Amino acid sequence: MYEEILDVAEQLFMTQGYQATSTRQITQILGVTQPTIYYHFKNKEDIYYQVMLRLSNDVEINLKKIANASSSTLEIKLLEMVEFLKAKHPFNLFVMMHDIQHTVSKETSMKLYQLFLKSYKSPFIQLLQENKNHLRHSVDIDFAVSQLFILMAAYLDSTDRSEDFSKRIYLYLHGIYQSE
Amino acid sequence: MYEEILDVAEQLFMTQGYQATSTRQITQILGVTQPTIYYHFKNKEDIYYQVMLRLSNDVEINLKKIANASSSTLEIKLLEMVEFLKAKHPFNLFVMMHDIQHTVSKETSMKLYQLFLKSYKSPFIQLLQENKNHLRHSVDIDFAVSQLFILMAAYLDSTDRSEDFSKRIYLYLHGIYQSE
DNA sequence: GTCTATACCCAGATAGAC
DNA sequence: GTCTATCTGGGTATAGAC
Repeated sequence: MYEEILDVAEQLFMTQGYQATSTRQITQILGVTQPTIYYHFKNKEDIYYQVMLRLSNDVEINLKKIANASSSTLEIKLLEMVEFLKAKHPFNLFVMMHDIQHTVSKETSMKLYQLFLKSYKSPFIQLLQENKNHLRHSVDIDFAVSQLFILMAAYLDSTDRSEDFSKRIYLYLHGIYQSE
Repeated sequence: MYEEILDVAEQLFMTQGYQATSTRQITQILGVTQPTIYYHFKNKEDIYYQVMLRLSNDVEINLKKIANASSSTLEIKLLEMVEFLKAKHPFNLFVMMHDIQHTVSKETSMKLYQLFLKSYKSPFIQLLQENKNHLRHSVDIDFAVSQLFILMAAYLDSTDRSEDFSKRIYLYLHGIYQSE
């Protein structure tokens, strides 16, 4: 049951966010009663943390695999990495971060942020570092990656499923100004 | 009391978002009981809509004033417009939009979106249109403005007050790629 | 206009039977 | 391990006294 709860919880957290997912909803899908949760987990926050722990491992491995693939341009790799995240997190990342910062305890919040840095952000930083020669000299890579995450967070929002992120990446890479 | 409720509600909605603000909290600050709300407003959604109506008027006027000021570069105007919005909406815009799309009725949601287009987005579109000669020819202005709003939404988040948005604007204008 | 009282619903969590 | 029953507390909203 422990694993089943994590499976269902992951699915719900990743589509609805933390706050919008109730323990009753999780157990209802599994056909058990709500207090069952509390035999296996300390509380709702505990479930969330265990879900994120499982997920981030998977995310880190796959992002690095894409980033290290040869025979592909920076632009295409970025696109593939974003599409992978969209499959794993088909909802608004900002809502998730807001949820996290305002509803879970400070300790959990900090541990989740460390997970994020290691599994989500660092593969992108590594990728840009390896393509430094294609970038403007003045570009701060860490800052540039944070900007990419901002754009992604909006893309991952389930509300505009149809949108093609390649246009956003292109604008991100080239800006709007006349280069000259 | 009608106006007092709107004043307090605006303050709370703009800092906490719609869902996180309760009718109890609004009336508590005013020193009246919670049902008082329902003499003046149909429901919570009604308050929100009236707040947005007042706000958007003010926003539209001020954004256009900045955009039409002479003797200033595009970059500086953008920065000033964003700073103005930050003063009015000192919280995460994405959370607001998510709240709106998932908690208010479809009709209110649509009316609020029309308000957003007219008062928030169109001043930026107008500004870019007037500076078309400085932009790459292939840039889709409407798309570019939506990208700017995504970046802004993150900036407006109260969590990173310290961040300087001028660096984000610069990256937005010039991209990360070597122009070469 | 504002109050008290209350209805209803939905959370997360605990006690104790089985 | 899972159940029933229940506690606590939050929310929006309504009825009816004053």
